[in-house]
This record gives sequence, C-alpha cells and structure tokens, in this order.
Amino acid sequence: MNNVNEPSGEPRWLSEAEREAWRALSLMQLQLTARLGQALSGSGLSYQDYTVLAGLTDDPDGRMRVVEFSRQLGWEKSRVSHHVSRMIERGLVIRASCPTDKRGAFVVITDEGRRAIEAAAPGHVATVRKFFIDLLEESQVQAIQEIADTVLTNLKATCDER
Amino acid sequence: MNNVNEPSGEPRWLSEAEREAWRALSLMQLQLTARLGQALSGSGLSYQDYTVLAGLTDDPDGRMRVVEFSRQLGWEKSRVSHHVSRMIERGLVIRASCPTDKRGAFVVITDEGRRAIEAAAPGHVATVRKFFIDLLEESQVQAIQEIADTVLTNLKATCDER
DNA sequence: ACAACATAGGTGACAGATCAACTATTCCCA
DNA sequence: TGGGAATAGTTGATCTGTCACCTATGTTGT
Repeated sequence: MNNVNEPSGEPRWLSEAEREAWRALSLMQLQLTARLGQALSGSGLSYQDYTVLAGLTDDPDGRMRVVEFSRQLGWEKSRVSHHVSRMIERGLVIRASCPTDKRGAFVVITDEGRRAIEAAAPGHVATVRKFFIDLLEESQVQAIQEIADTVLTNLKATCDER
Repeated sequence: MNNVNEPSGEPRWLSEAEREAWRALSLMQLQLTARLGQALSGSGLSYQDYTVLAGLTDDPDGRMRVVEFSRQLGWEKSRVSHHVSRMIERGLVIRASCPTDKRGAFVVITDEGRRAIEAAAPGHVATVRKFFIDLLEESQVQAIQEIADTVLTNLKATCDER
C-alpha cells in the first residue's frame, strides 16, 4: 500500500478555479450555518439542537439510535453523546435503553422538545429558503445533490485506507 | 421592516429533494474537512493552521491584516485572534503592528511557518484532489463556484437585516 | 462454549470557538 | 476642531467539540 503523502516529483497543484471553488464553498457553508444559527437564536435552539430534533421527528416514535445520529449528522459519537447530555438537561430529549441491543441507547424527543421544534420550524425553513434554496435553480439544487453524493460515496469507500 | 419569523399561514416547507441536497452538502463539508484534517495530522498542522498559513503565503510579504483574514475565512475576529495567539506560541507566525493604522495588526508568517506549509502542501493538495476535485467534472466545479457566489453575494447584501 | 475481536456508548481532560466587554484608534461632520 | 460613532483588535468566561480511554455487550470462528 503506497502512501498518499509520498513525494513524487512536482505535485499537481490546484488551478485557480479549483482552489477558488473550494474556498467559496467552505465560506458559503460557514456563513450560511452562522446565519441559520442567528435566525434560530430567538427560539432558544441552536442550529445543532435543531438538527438533532429534526432527525428525531423523522422517526414515527421520535427516537433514534446514537449510532444512527453519528452517521447521519457526521458527528463523532462522543459529540452526539455530549450534545444529547446537554439537551437532556434542558428537557428537550431523554435517553432510553434499547431492548434488542443492550449496549445501545435511544435518544427520544420529549413533548417539550417537540414544542420547541414546532415553534422554530417555520422560521427556520423560511431562512433556509431566503438565504439558500430560493436563490438557486432546480438544476443547481440537483447539481449539489449529485456532487455531494459522489464525494460521500467515495469517502465511504475509502474510510479504511487513511 | 417586517420580521422573517412572522407566522403567515402555512409555511412553504422544503421538498424532499431540497432538504436532502442541503443535508448531503453539509455532511460532505463536514466529512471532507475532517478527512483533510486527518491527512494533515502527520505534518503537525491542523486544517485551520493550514488555511491560515496558505492565506499568508498568498501575500508577497507573507502577511495579512487580521480583519482581512476575518473576511476571507469567515471567522470571527476573536477566533482569528485566539488562533493566531496559539500559532505564535508554536513559532509559525508573529504579530506586527501596522504603520498606517495604529489600531491594526498584521499576522506575518515566520520561516518556520513557511517550512511547515511547504512540507505539508503537496500531501494536502493530493488529498483535496483525491477526495474532491478529481471526482468532479469541470462543469461541476464551476457549478459550485456559481452557487457559492450567488449565496455569498446575497448574504453580504443582507448582512444588516437580521 | 469460549477466547478474541468488534461495536455501542459514555466520560474526563483538553483544544477550539463564541460571546460580551474593553481599549485604542480613526472617521465623520457640524 | 472636537466629540460622537465606527472600526481594529484583544481578552476572559463560557460553551462546544475532539481525543484517548473505559465498560458493557454482541459476534465470530474453531
């Protein structure tokens, strides 16, 4: 197995356009999530809180395994665990044990959590539209989807050979 | 001035495709930067360190105003300041005062910083290629550029009306 | 059946980011 | 020209995320 970082002549540097595209994308993501967070601030939920609660409401029972969250959000499991602990203190979710796998744990949304996300959702969606979705053509949204899928599939396929 | 979060009938929810595109994009960004960070770990630089040093080497004198970094990276100025302080302790950069504006400060790359980024750059670029650029068509890179520009322009234009 | 290994999750210490407050300068305009 | 507002930057408190490690349970191969 050969090393990615092995020096081998002059590397193929990125073109101006390639570098700029990556920079712009990173900046967009940063500013966009910052703005989404600001817009949520009145609701008492952070963007991260919102994401967790939104994940939970996707499930008919309003619960999800920690491991599943970890995959879906791309968060380390310890991050999920810490964040859930903080949300428990605020009464938004609880932990429940998993009957079929005694190692496992569910995160379950509480009534209070449900009220919080239901109150925040319309404003949040409006913000996502205003600063992102409504600025783009349908084809651009689709392009994002395709790009992200390509990149994610490749990342998953190579998660061992670091 | 009317409030974004004003309830006004049933909100226009996001379509499945729209929600999924945003989710996939966020996940991609998260996993990609995580991977770039891992790949850099052998070099003693974090992805953030690399970004700062790369910004500095863009300048012929290897220096940049804090304010400029703040804009370019999308970091809060206090984040820049704290991060620079940590990098100073490691000898990668120094602070220098600005003669034309006595409030201002330059961040200047040191020889050690230069050596560090020069050593890390080939591997980093290879990683960016492997996990991102080389997976995409030129048209896709361009699409990213256009999307990000659109969104960023709009964000800048509305930075007051929060 | 059981040893070896893998997986799920939590924990504490630490690194990194945010927020509010503060100082020092510069800008602006009356 | 002077006084208020704006801008540049730093700092400390606090919150959030990461890393290494730990326990408990599950899985697999012989």
